[in-house]
Amino acid sequence: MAQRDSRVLHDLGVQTGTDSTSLGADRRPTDLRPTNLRRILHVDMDAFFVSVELLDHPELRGQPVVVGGTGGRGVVAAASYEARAYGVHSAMPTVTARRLCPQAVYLDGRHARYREASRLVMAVFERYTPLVEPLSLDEAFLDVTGSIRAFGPAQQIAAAIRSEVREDIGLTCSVGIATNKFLAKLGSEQAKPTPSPQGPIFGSGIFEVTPGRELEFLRPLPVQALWGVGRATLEKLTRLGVRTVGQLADLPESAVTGALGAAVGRHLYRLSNAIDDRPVVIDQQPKSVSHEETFAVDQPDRAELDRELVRMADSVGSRLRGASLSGRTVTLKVRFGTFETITRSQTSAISLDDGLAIALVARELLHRVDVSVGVRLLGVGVSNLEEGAARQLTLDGLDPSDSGTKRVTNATVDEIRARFGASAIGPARLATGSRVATFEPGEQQWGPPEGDSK
DNA sequence: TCTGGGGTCCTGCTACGA
DNA sequence: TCTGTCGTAGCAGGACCC
Repeated sequence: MAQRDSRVLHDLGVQTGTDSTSLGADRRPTDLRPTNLRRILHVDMDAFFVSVELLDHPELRGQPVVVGGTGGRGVVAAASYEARAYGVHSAMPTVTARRLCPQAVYLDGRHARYREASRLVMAVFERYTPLVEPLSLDEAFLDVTGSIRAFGPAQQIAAAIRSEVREDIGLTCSVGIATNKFLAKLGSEQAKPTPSPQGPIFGSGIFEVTPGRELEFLRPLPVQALWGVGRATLEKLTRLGVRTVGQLADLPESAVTGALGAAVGRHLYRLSNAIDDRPVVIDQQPKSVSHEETFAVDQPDRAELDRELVRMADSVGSRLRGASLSGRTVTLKVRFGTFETITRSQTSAISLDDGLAIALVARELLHRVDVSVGVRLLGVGVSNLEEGAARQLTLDGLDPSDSGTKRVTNATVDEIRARFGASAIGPARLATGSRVATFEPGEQQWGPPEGDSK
């Protein structure tokens, strides 16, 4: 319903992205409307992981295809529009997906391949503006305000990007256009193809939230359309009698912050009034780096958990060094068989980027946890990041005078991995037979693999 | 339904120093 | 020396996103 209403609004007249001022007739007395005239695009790839797989496996076109964890504890990362017609969607447990759509082809994800495709797509975006903010592998915000003089109105830029992505890479995408990021993102959702058993039914692929008509577009939408309204927040809002964005916008801000807390309440109140002045930010530095894995079978054995911890810490250290980062806070994450999840963290005076040093801290944290009930998931993360390599290593078990040697060793390990793959070398304590029991980046992304009894 | 992995941000609590 | 207050940092958990 909301979608149909907004499409009608869209048909009322698309205004091209010029610098005209058009905030007119329905400006509210409180004047909470955005007054800037930025032209922001949100570009969202259609069923990205599946579409990349279809590039490499054209024989699967037209079939329901699901990418994700294929094991008993895996989840769906992406589903083709043919599979979506059966109710399959991302984040759904794979066992549920198999029940809904047993005839689908189920594929393990290949994260490295998707990263490569993503790099090509982002390169297309950068032909039109340097202001590209990737949100994930398959979507990005583009600020094209300054590109209009060179490339024409925002709609024209959106159409050109869609066309180039399709012709150069073979993928399709949907584009939302608006005066801010939040509305552009809602716009791209409106532009998405419709699932059907015969495949995606494509529309124009571009949807503009017309400047000056943001509130008309926004107010009828269900409140969960707002960025930041998930299950818990939706429950609180439902208790307040709020079902639509308009109903939320009509509440006093104090009532919203009272119910949801200061930060979340203010954020949602502003969004419900179409206010979002966040800029498009390029080159965002990560704030944490982590690695976590769910075991195919709950693991109660502390020695085995220690080994897994070393492997994961090694991965985190390697990624930190690859990004020229190091961090002071090590966080251990443990999910028990009961699904209860705890975290334990420790902040040290020095920054770490070495897998073994990270593992030592994580292991100390793990030894304070009772694992006898069985561990379903184990994770290691490093936060409090700073640029540059760790200055020194002074943890128990490591000789601080030897930090220079350690750095050289890490550099050598990183170089070998860059040339021969992540599994070519790893901590000696993980060696099993002729191959080190580690993993390629991106493997095991959506749950333990089929038949893994680890 | 039976729940992955990698993130960010917020909140509440506690400890600690000024 | 004790008590109260304030700001800050650390920690743990939760919610949310893709």
